[in-house]
Amino acid sequence: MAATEATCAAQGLQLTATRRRVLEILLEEHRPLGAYGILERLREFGHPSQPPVAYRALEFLTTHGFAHKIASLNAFVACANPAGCERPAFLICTNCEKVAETAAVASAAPGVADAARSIGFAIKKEVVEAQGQCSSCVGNT
Amino acid sequence: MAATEATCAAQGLQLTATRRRVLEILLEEHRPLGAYGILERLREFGHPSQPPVAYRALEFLTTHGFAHKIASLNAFVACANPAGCERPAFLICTNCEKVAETAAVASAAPGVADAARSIGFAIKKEVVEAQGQCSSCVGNT
DNA sequence: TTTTATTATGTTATTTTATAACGTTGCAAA
DNA sequence: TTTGCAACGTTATAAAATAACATAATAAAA
Repeated sequence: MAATEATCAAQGLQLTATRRRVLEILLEEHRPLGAYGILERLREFGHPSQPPVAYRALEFLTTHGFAHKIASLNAFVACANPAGCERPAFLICTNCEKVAETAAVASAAPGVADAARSIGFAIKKEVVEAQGQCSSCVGNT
Repeated sequence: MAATEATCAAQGLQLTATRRRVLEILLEEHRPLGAYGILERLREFGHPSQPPVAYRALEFLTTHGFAHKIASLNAFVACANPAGCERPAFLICTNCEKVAETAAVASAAPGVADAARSIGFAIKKEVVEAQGQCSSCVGNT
C-alpha cells in the first residue's frame, strides 16, 4: 500500500477513495476476487457499488500495475510487488484458490520469446498462469 | 482434422456431428472465435444453436486437446498440432487478431517451473499467452 | 435380444462477467 | 472565471457461461 502511494505521488496518479478502497479489499483477501465480489465488499462499506465503479477502479489499478487480472479466473489480485513489477506470472491453487505471484526475474517464458522472434512477432505483454496445487494442498486432492 | 479423427478412433472418443462441425468452424477461421460466434456459424448450417451446444462441443474439443481456449480473449482456436500437443502457448496479434500456436518444445515457462518448485507448488496446467503484433502488423500501429 | 447404464443431445432459464452511454461533479490550468 | 479534463454516479444492456431437466442414442451386460 505504501509502495502504491509512493508511486502514485511520484507519477501524479490519483489514488482516489474508491481506487484505494478496492486495492485495500484486494490486499485483505489473499485470493483472487471477482469484480462482483469486490462490489459486495464496497457495498458493505457504503460505497457506491454499480459494476462500472469496480471495473473503473480495477482498470486504474491494473493499468498501473498495482493489481493484476487473472485471465483464467476472470478475477483480480493485488500486486505482490508494486514497487517494481514487470512480467508477473501466477501460480494458482485450484484447491484453496490462493495465488502466488512470482518475482518477475527476466522473462517467465523464454521458449515463447524464442518462438516469437523466429516468426517476427513483437511481444507487448505476457499472460503466464500456472494452475495446480500449492504446498498446503498437494495430496489433499 | 484427419489427426483428430485418428485420435478419436484410437481412443474410442465420439467425434459426433456437432463436435466435428465446431472443429471445422474453428479450422476454417484463422483466428479465435467466441462461443457465440461459433453458435452463429452453427445456426447458418441449421444446427441447434443454444449456448450449451457450443460449450459442450468446446469442452469436448478442449479436454482432448483438439482445440484450445484463449483465456485472455474468452475465445477458442483449433489446435495447430492435434497429433501431439502438450503445453501449448499462444502469440496473439492484437491488431489482426490472428493467433499462432507455438510448437510445444519442453516447458514454455521454465522460470515459472523454478518458482513453483521452490515453494512446493505442483503445476498441472500452464496458460501462456503473449499479446503483441505479428510480423504483418508490426509498424501498422 | 431385451435390459441396463452411460453418454450425448435439446431446450429453458438464469447466472456471471463486462461495457456502453450519458449526465454530473470537482479540480486545475489558462 | 471559465474552460478543459479526469473522475464519478447511474441506468441500461451486452457478452460469456452454466444450472437444471427432459429426451434420445449408444454401448455393454444379462
